[in-house]
Amino acid sequence: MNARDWLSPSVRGAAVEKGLQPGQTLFRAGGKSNGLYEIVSGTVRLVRIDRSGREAVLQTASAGETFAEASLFSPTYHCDAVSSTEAVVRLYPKAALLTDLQRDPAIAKAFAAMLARQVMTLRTRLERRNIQSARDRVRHFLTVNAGADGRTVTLSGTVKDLAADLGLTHEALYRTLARMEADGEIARAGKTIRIARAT
Amino acid sequence: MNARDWLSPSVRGAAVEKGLQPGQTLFRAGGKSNGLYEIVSGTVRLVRIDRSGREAVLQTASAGETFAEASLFSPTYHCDAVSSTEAVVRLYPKAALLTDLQRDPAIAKAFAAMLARQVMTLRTRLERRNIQSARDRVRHFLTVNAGADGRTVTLSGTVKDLAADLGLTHEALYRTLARMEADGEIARAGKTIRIARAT
DNA sequence: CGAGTGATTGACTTAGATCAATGACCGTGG
DNA sequence: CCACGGTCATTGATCTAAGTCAATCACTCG
Repeated sequence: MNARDWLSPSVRGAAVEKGLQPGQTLFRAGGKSNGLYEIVSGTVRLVRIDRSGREAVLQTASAGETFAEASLFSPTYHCDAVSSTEAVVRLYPKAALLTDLQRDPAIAKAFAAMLARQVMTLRTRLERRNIQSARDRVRHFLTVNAGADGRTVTLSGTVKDLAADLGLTHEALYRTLARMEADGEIARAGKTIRIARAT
Repeated sequence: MNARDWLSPSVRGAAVEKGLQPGQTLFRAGGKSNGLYEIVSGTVRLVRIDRSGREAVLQTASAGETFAEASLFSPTYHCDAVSSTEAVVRLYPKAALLTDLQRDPAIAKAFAAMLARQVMTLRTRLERRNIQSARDRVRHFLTVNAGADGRTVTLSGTVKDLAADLGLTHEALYRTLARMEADGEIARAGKTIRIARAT
């Protein structure tokens, strides 16, 4: 998932960083696409504006994430990118990236593998959103993300972050976790959750 | 999105079709991965089973969709595939596919482009699920999927299908559409929706 | 013609969103 | 070293939009 893992050194070398003010536009739909972006810090949203001026958010990207992958294969952007916060982004120039993909099948393969993995996780997350009950969503999250022992999950972020990921308010998640713990279904210790009893 | 569009003729020629009974297992986690599957008809679900036997659905794939893309880059499967209905799947053998990707950068590029596009649409769909209100979800869907004129959307499937896509019950969607039409926000004619007035 | 499915609307219930408040922690500047 | 502002964690009370159950009508297909 991390851009550093699959990019070739030459492309990494060609990267350009850019600072953004809140509300600043990084690129606009129709503009010539420059390459792939990675967020160093802050948040950027990709939006499509309808003729009435209302914006529909296509994605919200945060530190560590990449966006505009598809623009690599298209001459122009298909949406606007606007910084939501003060932010720093890193641009991996399109030409260098494409050259690499053409030249080295191993890099192309790594790139495709990264995308395939993303597709997989995204589909799983989407599937999870189809689950109505908060408790079942948590269960889904736990069984999908359980470690090797199949029983423990260690949260990478805060509980609030998890709530956002699950598509719940943090209050709803706190309550759900509390109830699951009270019922003996899980046990919590800091950032790790142990699945105690399977329902 | 359609497998036929980017696969090389040689791989397409090497494809093997297989029929499945409802409940039949196509592959299991840990098994050697054979390649990429495309669904010809029916529905297949990818599931992960926890040690208590409960299954968590990672994906549900229907006719026309592909699955197990990521397994191309992994020696084994990471989940089980079980047919939900009577189904027919087409297997594009891994070896042939990988050979092609290695040999022809254009194919590798097309493959990566397809995946990048999928990542994009998936992220957009996920973003839509973050919207609470049914009406706003519909609005998001409409503005994102509006045709060239930015005002009309033609549904590819039934309204029920759209409801599933939006993560709503069909009843909720019918009501929302009815109210939006009553308010003059949209106009409907069969499978096409015209955005009449922007809110 | 009857079975099956989509489209649509009504009535009722509920889980989760909202609004609100509190305590624990943490870094920071004086 | 400590007070202060900020964020996370947590719980209570309330409200409402969407889910659930149910019924009807239109259509299509064999």
